[in-house]
Amino acid sequence: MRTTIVDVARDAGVSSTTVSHVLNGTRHVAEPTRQRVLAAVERLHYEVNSLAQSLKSDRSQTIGLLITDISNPFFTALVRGIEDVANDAGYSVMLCNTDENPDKELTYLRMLRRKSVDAILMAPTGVRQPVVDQLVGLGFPLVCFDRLPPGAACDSVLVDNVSGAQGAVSHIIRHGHRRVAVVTGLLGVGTTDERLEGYIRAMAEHGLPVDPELVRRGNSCLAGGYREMQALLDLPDPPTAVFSTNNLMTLGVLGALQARSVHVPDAMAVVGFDDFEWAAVLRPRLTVVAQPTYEIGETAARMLLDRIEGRGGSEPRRIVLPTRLTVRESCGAAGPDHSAEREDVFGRPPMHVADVPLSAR
Amino acid sequence: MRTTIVDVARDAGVSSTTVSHVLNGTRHVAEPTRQRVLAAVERLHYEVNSLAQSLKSDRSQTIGLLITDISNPFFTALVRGIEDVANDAGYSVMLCNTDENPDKELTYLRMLRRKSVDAILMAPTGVRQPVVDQLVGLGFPLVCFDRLPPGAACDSVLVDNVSGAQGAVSHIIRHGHRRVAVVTGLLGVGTTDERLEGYIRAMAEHGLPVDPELVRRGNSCLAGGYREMQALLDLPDPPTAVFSTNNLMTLGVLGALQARSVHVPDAMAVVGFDDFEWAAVLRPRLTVVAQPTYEIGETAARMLLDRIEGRGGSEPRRIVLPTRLTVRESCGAAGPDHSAEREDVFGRPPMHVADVPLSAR
DNA sequence: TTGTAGGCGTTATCAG
DNA sequence: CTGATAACGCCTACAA
Repeated sequence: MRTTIVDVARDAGVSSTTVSHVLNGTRHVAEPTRQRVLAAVERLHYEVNSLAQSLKSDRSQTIGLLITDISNPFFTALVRGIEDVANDAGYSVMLCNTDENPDKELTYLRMLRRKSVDAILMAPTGVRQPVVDQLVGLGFPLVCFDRLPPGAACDSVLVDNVSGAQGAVSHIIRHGHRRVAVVTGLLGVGTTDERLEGYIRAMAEHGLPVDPELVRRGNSCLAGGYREMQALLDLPDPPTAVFSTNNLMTLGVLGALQARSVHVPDAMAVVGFDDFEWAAVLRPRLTVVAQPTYEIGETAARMLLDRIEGRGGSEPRRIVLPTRLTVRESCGAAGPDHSAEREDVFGRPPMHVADVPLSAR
Repeated sequence: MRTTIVDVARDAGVSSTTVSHVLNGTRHVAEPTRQRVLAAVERLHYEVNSLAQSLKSDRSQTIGLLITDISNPFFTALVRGIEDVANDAGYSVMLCNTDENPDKELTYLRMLRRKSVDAILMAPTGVRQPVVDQLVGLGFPLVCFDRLPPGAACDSVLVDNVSGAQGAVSHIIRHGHRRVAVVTGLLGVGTTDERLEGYIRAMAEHGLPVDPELVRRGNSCLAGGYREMQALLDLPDPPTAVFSTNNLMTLGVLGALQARSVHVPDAMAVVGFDDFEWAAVLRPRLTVVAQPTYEIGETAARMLLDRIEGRGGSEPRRIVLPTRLTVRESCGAAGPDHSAEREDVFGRPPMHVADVPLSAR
């Protein structure tokens, strides 16, 4: 059925060894022979079989990539960064969407092992996967981004969620708000806890109490943000400002406010976590804690390539990238709109990289 | 390094044949032997090597998927439909993002062939790829969605772009607009031409002239929509309504209108192509030609599975799914908001499926 | 009920 | 300068 190197060899009147060497430039071949081989390759539309190559060489030139939500622009931006770096280095990427589902995650991890990917890049769900521990223990190249997996001491690229969230909430408070609500993401996910921690610290920093009624679980999805904002509005003493800890929930929050005709920012100030390209067309324009999404992907992919090539030492490495508060009118602040002055969200900022050994979480 | 079936066999004190049969349930094995094998598998964390399996069986249980823009929610929704169907049938999906770049497209097509994917699902760029013609000619399972590739007579799942666009523009005209602009996508892409054709037909249908100044090329991206809307506003005699032929451009259009403080829909009516989850939080709410994104993915994946299993005959198959005009306030119309009454964009509509043989484009 | 051996398509080693 | 051959890990006739 499929044309193999033997077919090409026969067609060119040489051995398969010679064809292989011509194709890989791995030893000198007389020019006329070379030409005959290339002609045969052309004529037969020959394409090497990576499966056989990989079986022989034990390297598939493929990276497995696990994300938790392909509809989230945060992840798609990040995927671009990863793909760009990986492709440049000659690797293909196998993208898998876990949908925050640990079962799917496990299934995919197994599948990737079976397919002999050379390395894995993942945004883990909140559930501990023994496979991950095991892979890390074996020294298999594996880098986590966005979140740390519970328990595994692995390489990672993260952002400083605590101080990002703390800065955002402080900003809200400095604008005179005292009843500040927070809509958090999925339970058990590191980013959720850290952003909530930032909220708590900011409240404490300004001597404000944390009212449990103002702390809502939005499950990281649009519907969750919508639902929890509704609930907040139904409180006897509703908040005057809300901090939403991921972009989909922020959209839900805005939707609920609009459905109830609550004016932003006059009747409710809103600050979200995660910026995205389309934030510019929302009215009022959203104040957000922006993450360097593309750079997270780039950085994680580079770290992974280092590991594949055996660089980076035996200690787990961690890189923490900074977030950036992008103030727009949705928080009542409405200073000058800096974002309009830049080509992209991050311009060319000096990247602050903290490189510290990983301790248990 | 890696544990193989032979390691397991040795550990269990049997032959590799027996291990293989136990794992695949392909012949009866005495219970005690079976248990010893399974114990060994467990102990050694054995996982079969798909590469070797595929090399032997000539089937990789993997589908290659090419999309043109991973940041476009239209495609990500579609990917979910594809993945759900493919995974259920035991296939993994290898997702590749061509970024509308024919070179990348070709590179990925080659890569997928080398990796021996069993089938390919693609949204082609506007450039003819001889590889595609060749694959189709060989009977290789390949289904295109969203667009047809120039020249290749292949299976496809599409929507009725012409009548969708025509309906949208007619809707605009019926609301009294006579100067209606259109912002179109990338040149050479089928969807662009068809949606433009729908615009032209609607104008003709109502006896309106097509002013070339009102026909703008927005290149299918946010920035393009922004730029062209600006240009339209700068005309001596600007339009009173605009039809944007893809979702990212629509966002750009809205951004430009807001930047210039042009009120929608009073000063400018807007209708877009493609609905998306977040349209609900935009103010004013967007009137759009909605596509059944998830179903497109499902349908395409099913068609592909049919092909893999040799079903479907030798004729190219084409399925055309209907679009649906979702009227919201951005077109001045503001009838009752139907979308709020439904769980999802498409509820459970009777799917209209036209199944006609493909003729040359 | 279990085992032996050959071959899938490549490449590396060794030989000429 | 070129070729024969073994081996990667698995499956499956065929054999016992």
